[in-house]
Amino acid sequence: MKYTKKDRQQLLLETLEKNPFITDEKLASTFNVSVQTIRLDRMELSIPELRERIKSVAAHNFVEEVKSLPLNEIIGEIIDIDLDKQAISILDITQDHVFARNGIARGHHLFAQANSLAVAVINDELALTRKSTITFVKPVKAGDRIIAKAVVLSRDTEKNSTLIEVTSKVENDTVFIGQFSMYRVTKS
Amino acid sequence: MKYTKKDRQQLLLETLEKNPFITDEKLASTFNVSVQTIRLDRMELSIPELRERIKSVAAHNFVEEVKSLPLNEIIGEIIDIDLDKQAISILDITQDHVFARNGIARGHHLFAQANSLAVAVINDELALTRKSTITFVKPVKAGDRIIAKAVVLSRDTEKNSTLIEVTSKVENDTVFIGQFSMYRVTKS
DNA sequence: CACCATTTTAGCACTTGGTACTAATATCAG
DNA sequence: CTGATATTAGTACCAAGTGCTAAAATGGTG
Repeated sequence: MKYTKKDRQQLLLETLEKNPFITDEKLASTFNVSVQTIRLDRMELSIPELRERIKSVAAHNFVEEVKSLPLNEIIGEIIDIDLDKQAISILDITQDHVFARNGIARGHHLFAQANSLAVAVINDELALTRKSTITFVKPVKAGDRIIAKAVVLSRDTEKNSTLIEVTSKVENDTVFIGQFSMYRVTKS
Repeated sequence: MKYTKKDRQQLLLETLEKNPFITDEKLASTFNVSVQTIRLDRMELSIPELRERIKSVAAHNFVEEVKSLPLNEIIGEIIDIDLDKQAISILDITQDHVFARNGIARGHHLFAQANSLAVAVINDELALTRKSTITFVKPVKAGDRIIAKAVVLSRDTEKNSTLIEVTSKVENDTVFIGQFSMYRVTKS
């Protein structure tokens, strides 16, 4: 049974969305039309040819890969830092950060931003988290911009330990509070 | 100036490693040799042609993308779960998880695994982390396999609160302990 | 039913970025 | 100088297209 032009084109879009690695020939046989029809459809929908589709997937993710390495080091973007005193970072919450079920950001992203910031504010070669106490004050949703502020509370030189408090806010509402006890190997 | 065969092939590998999107023709002109030489080189080094290279990047990243959505939901692989009682998950630490400087895993990955597990063990629609206390007992390195075990300690039905302790080990050495106070909307 | 528009199919020349293969040159080392 | 290694050239062919022309099928409307 053949679809109408409209239905077929809709299906074509969905099919290629799911799997861009299909030749016109295979598409033609799955929709029971000629290759030329598929090509007309692609033109009307301005869908590029197989090779271009593959290339764009590859290029897109190649960029992502490059981008994810620096991101791996610090979660969130640091906008202000005064070493050993305080630091501020921003993290924009997207659909990727939230639970599908309820749209609320997963806790570990807030933790990651705060922990990254706690590490960054320490002016040292080596900084590791020793202990932390975390409170998730209020749920964060996709679209929210979290501003995290880390403040160095105290420093115990003998124990190589630094106490940092990170407070994260969304539009002046506190959403997260964390105390981090950081270990450091001080050279200074 | 022309390179020796060996040098050229080495450079070829590095060049394509950095950017797989180059045709033989461009390679030939950048190395000042003929296209045929490039093709011989590719054969000797068993480097596939441009389109295959692109395809493999695309395929790889397409899979990653698909994989990262479920992964986004749970960090680590759950290998055993007894709802509202206990659960176990595994996370293999790779180079991507560690600080470049010292090779030690960033704390938020351990937190993410533990927190994911705490969420998963709760047999409910909605589970959010309210508070947590975290201790990083011992540094974890690339290549380590973290086995996290979550145990439900207590449950306060009136407060919609559940207390969970997660202990993560690498080869029987405890590396991480976390207490999570979880919020839940119980229907049962 | 006839007619016209839309849709679908067919066919051919041409393009890119190759493979596979053969054959002719360079280049260099002993 | 000679033989081996390296490089270049050239041809036929392939996949997955584009671009174009033209024919056939289908559909709705008066």
